Amino acid sequence: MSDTDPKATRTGRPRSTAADAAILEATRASLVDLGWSKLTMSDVATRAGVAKTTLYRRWAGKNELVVDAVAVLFDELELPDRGSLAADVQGVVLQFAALLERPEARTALMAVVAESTRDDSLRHRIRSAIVDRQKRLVLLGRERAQARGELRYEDDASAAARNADLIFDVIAGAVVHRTLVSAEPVDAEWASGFTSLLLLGLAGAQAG
Amino acid sequence: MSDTDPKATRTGRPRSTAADAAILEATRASLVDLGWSKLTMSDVATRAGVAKTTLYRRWAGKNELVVDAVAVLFDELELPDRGSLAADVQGVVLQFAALLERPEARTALMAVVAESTRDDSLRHRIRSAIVDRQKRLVLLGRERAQARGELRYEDDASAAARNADLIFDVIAGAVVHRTLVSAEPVDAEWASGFTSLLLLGLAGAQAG
DNA sequence: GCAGTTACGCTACGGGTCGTAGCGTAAGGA
DNA sequence: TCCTTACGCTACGACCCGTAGCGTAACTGC
Repeated sequence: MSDTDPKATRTGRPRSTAADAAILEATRASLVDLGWSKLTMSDVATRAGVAKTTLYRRWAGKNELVVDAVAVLFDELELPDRGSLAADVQGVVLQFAALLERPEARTALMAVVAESTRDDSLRHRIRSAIVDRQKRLVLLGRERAQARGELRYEDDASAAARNADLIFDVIAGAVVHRTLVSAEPVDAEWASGFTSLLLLGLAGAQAG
Repeated sequence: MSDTDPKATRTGRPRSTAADAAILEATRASLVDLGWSKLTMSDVATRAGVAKTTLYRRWAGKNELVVDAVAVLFDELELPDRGSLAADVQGVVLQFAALLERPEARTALMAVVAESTRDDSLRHRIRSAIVDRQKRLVLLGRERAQARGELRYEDDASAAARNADLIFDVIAGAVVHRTLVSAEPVDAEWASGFTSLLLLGLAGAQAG
């Protein structure tokens, strides 16, 4: 979560875990109220009841702080087994969409991605803190579909990985683009249309 | 381009169109060198050889300026007829991807979209300046496919519009996500895999 | 207990950007 | 020539950044 992880027991006063929680909570609150561009470190410190220097002792700057603050939202993602691949895909889509309805996520996600185009370490942080958490759901859905016999197990491991990457980019990309660029709601109707398009494509790929 | 358009002839000294061009050019150069977050109005003004006040006379702020500066890149988008829907889709994908290779576009696009989540007027500006220019290609590709008989003409106009919106979000979203979030290249191989997935989905929708 | 070590709150600071006001000058139109 | 608008320039208060320095708080090992 923070930059340094206190492996084993260290000497000296330990870092306040309560401060960690308060800071991340304050960051989300500030994102809701002010949005990414007007969020300042001073404001977060004030909201958290913490000195500004304490923030800089744990995070290099606004980018890293916001990534960690938003990352916990992606821990809530779950994918109950709905019995079919179609229902599971629709579930994933609606989960992503629900997350993007939250103003903290809306304003922060694209902003940190934009920053990451010029900052490799930030990009890796986003990947492990956010993207991988999303991707879990896609991989889980595939496993279930294979167990059900809806998708076949692939022989070539690297080809399977490429395929999963493709499907993940299609699902996540479409939902994000619909929500943030087109600024149209991802409701049940859209999710249904998207799901059938994707599944027909996958079915065709299985056949061909 | 600027905020006010001089409809009809106005009295007084006209705005320098050379300054317009110099400012937008300087903005793109600054995006390349500094990136979105470190780009400042003062820097752009200096690069353009223009007073800072001149920028504020034409654009409300950094957001609007960058949108206009990047928008012209999307005018270069073209879609030569490659003879089949599959080839045309692949063409669109590679066009989008090539645009996102440019550092000005990479750093600016996601940033202004992030800003637009809290600024409706900015969102509309992005739509008309950027998104609609992309969407043209998708609509053009559909028309050609219909003329070739690869896709059937749809009766319900609103359903057709929803469908085009869906396909646009899928294509643009997938390419953007692949490029900026997954940070993997959109090469011919990926484009080919994506295209076949999409087309199989469309083919299935035509049949079902 | 006592020293050693690390975290915290607080204050203060130089450096930078923002967006605007005010002024004199330049470039067109009636 | 008068009127109107645009331009360059300077200066300004407000704000945020990221860091340094200090005294104090909390926890560990002896």
